[in-house]
Amino acid sequence: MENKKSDCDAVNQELVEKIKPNMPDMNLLYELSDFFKVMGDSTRIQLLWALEESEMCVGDLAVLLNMTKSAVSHQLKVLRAAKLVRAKKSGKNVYYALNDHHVKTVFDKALEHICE
Amino acid sequence: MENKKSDCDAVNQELVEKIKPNMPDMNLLYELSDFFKVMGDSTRIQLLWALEESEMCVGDLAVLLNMTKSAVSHQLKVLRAAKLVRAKKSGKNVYYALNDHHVKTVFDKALEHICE
DNA sequence: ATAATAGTTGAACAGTTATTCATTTGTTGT
DNA sequence: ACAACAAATGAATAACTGTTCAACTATTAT
Repeated sequence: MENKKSDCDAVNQELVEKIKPNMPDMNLLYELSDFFKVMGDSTRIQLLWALEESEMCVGDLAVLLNMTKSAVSHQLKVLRAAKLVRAKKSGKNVYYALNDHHVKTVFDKALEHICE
Repeated sequence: MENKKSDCDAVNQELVEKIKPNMPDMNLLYELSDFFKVMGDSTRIQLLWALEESEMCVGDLAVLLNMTKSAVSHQLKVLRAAKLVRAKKSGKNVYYALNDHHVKTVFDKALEHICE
């Protein structure tokens, strides 16, 4: 039996019971919200947008976004953990590229909400 | 002249200068990241998912998600501020409904990334 | 070898955020 | 008018997050 945290009874118990089994697995919801958490930062959005134009090394991204290399590197690490970008070392430089063609379509759909 | 925060020079100056004018307005990027910030919480994702099934009052949402009415109400306020849901008072109850048909498509595109 | 450069990393700090708790508002039924 | 209930709210707390700073690794050039 699951422990009750709710502090009230259902008004429309029948509806609640009907919907309950349709709710997706909690793990999927966590994955979804984690994905959006990664997108929910303007620096990371900038990085993704820039990398949509062209793959680039950390220093160039730092100049483009007017940030320190360190700050950029930290955020690229987050994007890498989310498998949204991939890194490729070339000499002293590390080139980052988009790893997921779905990002652009997610942007587009989000913009439809914003620009309505 | 914009103040420089970056702590290095561009490796590929030409590329940076080519991409710079293609970067979208900062205000748009903030709107985008704010939108994703709202989606980046598992409670709010649950609420949106539930409301996709049916409009519901606060108490029923609390029972369905096993949370307190207060916690649900706080998060609904965030969703309302983001214009993702709308509220309709009916007697003692307040019924919430999705306000944006784009949410589902954003979910779907995000799931394509997650489930690849 | 040494110096210079590109990038990464960890700790620290300030700012933000989600839930809890107690209180308040508004509505219905008696 | 009063009790009961639904929902909203504000303050408080704990947990989390992004940037900075300093230190470190790895690669290249002299």
